[in-house]
Amino acid sequence: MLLTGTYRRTLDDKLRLSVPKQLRELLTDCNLFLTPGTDKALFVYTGETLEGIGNMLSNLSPAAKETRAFSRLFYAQAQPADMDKQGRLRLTPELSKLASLENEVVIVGVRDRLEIWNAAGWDAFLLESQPSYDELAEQVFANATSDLKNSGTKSTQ
Amino acid sequence: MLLTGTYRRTLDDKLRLSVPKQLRELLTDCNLFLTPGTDKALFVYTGETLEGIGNMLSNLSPAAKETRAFSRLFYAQAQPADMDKQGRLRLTPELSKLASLENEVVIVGVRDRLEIWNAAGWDAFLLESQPSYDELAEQVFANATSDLKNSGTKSTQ
DNA sequence: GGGCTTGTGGGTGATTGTGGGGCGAAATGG
DNA sequence: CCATTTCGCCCCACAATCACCCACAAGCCC
Repeated sequence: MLLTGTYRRTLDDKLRLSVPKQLRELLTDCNLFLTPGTDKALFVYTGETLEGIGNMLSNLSPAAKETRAFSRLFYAQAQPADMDKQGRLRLTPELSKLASLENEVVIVGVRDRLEIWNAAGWDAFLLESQPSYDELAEQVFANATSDLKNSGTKSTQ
Repeated sequence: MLLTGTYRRTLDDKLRLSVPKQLRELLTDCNLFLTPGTDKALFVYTGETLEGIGNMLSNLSPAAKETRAFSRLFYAQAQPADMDKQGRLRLTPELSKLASLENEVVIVGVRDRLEIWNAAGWDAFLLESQPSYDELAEQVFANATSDLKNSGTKSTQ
């Protein structure tokens, strides 16, 4: 399952968000979870991926106070999110507030998760980050060569 | 079984607390235990998880005075908590007092347990902890990509 | 351009949370 | 051992929320 693409959507006043057909088909039979993410976006993970993160969290100095607080925050704010029969997710007021989601929203596929952005926020991010794309790409692909040697099958994309 | 989410509830004057449907369904056929938790919250564990904690406790320098004292406190204050036919837990006055539970209450899913918070206390925790969420998240999610590759099959929790 | 597919919005019935009353069981005191 | 009281569980009723359904609009492909 590889999630990609950018989709502009509207969030109606019932806080429903329709997932694009292309993504919807990739996510059938996955139980999904909405979580706060980074950069004021919301993330949508599959249960499977979320468990991976959970395992990683519990390996990560589990005694530390901050880790406990973070675990609590992370799980507490992760809402199970099933799609309705028309393929729409329902957001909670808390989460939509966290990400400043109003009417215009962007759904982005990022490998194993979806990200939900305030449309203006996404545009700003693009404007800000696009110029540095080339140098970022150079760094990433420079490292990639060594990685690719190790992990035989890798589909570029 | 992955417990997540935040649910605001009211605790009626009979000290009954209705477990949200979504969580209730995950907890059918688990015998539950109410225990005092950390940060002035109550925890709800399944019997299974509680046994795990018991095992951990007994592996943990069982002779140490603090361990014994803690075990005693922990087990003494843990009580079986069955849901009634409408899916409500009944709290004891002692436990509700421990967690300063009045009318407004928050139920939080944290991986393998539920936490029951005084609503105001939870809001305070959020306000206090939310700011550190972003930096922790960055660390976690930065590591996540590489770790997730390796942890393909991850067992059991 | 026409028909089909997909996104958007709103109304409504069903489900779930909330509170209270009553009955039966257990506990306590005589 | 019996009577009285207390406590817990079940049931019912109301209120609020949610999810399904339908209808329309907008692309897209043929």
